[in-house]
Amino acid sequence: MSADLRRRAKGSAGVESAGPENAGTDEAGSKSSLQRGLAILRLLASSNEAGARLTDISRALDLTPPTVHRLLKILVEEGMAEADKATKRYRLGIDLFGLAAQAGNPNNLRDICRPILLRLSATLRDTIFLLVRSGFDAVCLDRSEGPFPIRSFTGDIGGRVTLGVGQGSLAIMAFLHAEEREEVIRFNLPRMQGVGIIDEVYLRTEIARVRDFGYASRSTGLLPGMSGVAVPVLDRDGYAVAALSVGTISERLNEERLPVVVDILKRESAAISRQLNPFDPVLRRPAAILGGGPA
Amino acid sequence: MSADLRRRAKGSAGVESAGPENAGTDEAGSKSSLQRGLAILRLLASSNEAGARLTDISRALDLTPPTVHRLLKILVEEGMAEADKATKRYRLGIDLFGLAAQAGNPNNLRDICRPILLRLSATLRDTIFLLVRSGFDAVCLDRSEGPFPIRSFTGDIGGRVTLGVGQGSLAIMAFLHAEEREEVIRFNLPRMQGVGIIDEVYLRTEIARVRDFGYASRSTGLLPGMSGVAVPVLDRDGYAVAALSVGTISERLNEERLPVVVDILKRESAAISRQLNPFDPVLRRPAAILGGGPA
DNA sequence: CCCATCTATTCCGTATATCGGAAGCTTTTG
DNA sequence: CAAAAGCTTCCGATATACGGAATAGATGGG
Repeated sequence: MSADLRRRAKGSAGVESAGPENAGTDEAGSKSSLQRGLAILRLLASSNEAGARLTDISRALDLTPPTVHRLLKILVEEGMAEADKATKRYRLGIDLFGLAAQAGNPNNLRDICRPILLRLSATLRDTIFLLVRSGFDAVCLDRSEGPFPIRSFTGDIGGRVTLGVGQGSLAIMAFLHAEEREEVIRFNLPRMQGVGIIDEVYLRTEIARVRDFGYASRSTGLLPGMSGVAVPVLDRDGYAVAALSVGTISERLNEERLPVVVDILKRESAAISRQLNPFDPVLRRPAAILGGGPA
Repeated sequence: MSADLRRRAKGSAGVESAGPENAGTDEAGSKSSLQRGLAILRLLASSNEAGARLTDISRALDLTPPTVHRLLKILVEEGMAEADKATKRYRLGIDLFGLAAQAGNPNNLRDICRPILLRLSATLRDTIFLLVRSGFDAVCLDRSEGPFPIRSFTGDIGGRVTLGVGQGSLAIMAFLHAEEREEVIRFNLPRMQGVGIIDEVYLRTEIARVRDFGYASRSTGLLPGMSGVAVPVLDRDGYAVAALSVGTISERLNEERLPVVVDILKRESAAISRQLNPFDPVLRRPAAILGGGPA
């Protein structure tokens, strides 16, 4: 259902990657065993919750059963995968979970934003998303469901959207460095076919609008009847590091409520920015006032 | 600070592992490149948020720089690590995040419990933990901070505690299959030195008490002034699949509030159990009532 | 109940992918 | 500006990972 959101873009600009002048090799031949192992993990992640069997993996990744068996053994030993002895099925291991808690969390953004997301979803009674940029995509770092009314079960944590599609990623895009934004537009325009935006002029108009008003809100949602509003979270230099996004049914974002929501979002976004001190990593850590683990 | 909670037990009973009659080999010599790659990921996870440099990793894992370089390159290409070109430091990649969203999530436990955790932390105004068993440890699957008063910053998501230490893991332990519990006790007693429990008799008494009353609450917390209450989350057969745990300052768990908290926890735990249908995986998925991604 | 089929696991020779020394290159430090 | 430390590339030796084949185990059908 939401598996399509999880696909990742090939490149990874702004962070690293082999660079544009790729070595030109591979694209099929000679994978390292590390790559194979990671491929297995990804496959396990995308397979249903019952898990995948050895042969399934073998076939899907075009590896021989002995190879898969050996790799899986290592993954299990390392805690990255779990084998259900009864059903002979493999799932992702809990240790991955521990890894990821630390992952993709520059500036402790997630920790900082968590209480804010909670507050927002409680106040607005809608689902709130925290998105960050990752290459040419936006990634959902966290989300907080509203207390009742509407819940959306897509856009899971870790899910990816093409940067420029959807309000959150649009808000990020609008507040990137100019050159970066150009790069993203160039790369992403072809990827946006079939999701509403095919027109560069339109996209640029939208971006300008978002920059002017400080928020993104377009009624042409990805899904009929659904709408969203999003504001960027800016660093000290005024560039986007993330976006706060509200997803709800269109009726709930009418012209009288919209400005209120935007106002609240902007206030919270500013609060986050204030906690993002790019110069002192130490201060960024929320102080451990009182210890106490899972009691 | 909480890095010690992240260490994992050697074995992984109940799930898999090479079994007790281990091949007897290794334990230092000859690591596969997959293992090395995963070791790097773990190191990145445990290094501070600034990230680790190539040489740091090289030294820490006793690998030559060229090796680390090559592995890191692969990890970056695969999205499991990110290289900050400016500072020459490596961090965990966001893709890991996407993986883990699916990991260690049997029965969608986390999705099911998320709203309940939120409700609990809002109601009780304390921090709520969701713990599951992983081998001889309990792992923190999710947590939800209370709105104000006290927040504990240890016991992070993904953190591990020895099964039997702390109320949450005690609640799980008390409701395991008898043989499994024995195995856990045997394995964990030596590991419990210095965290309060050194006496098998005392531990067994505690477990019996928890079974009788249906909740765990011991004032001898890991940290002075802190206390916790926990109830198990049971499957259809009455065995523990998880625990709900409240961590707070001792004053807030006095004899008049404790029963109230326990009551609420039990109710929510029962609600979770009801959603755990081991026979129909399809029904377990929360239905996507309305779509709508990060808008 | 036994046989046929599919899957998981072990074994082992081969070949390839991995390793690490050495050297070039870049960045930081004094 | 020189020196040191760190990062990256190259390449030959070898350890390691691969996959075919055969075994053991599970599943299902006749």
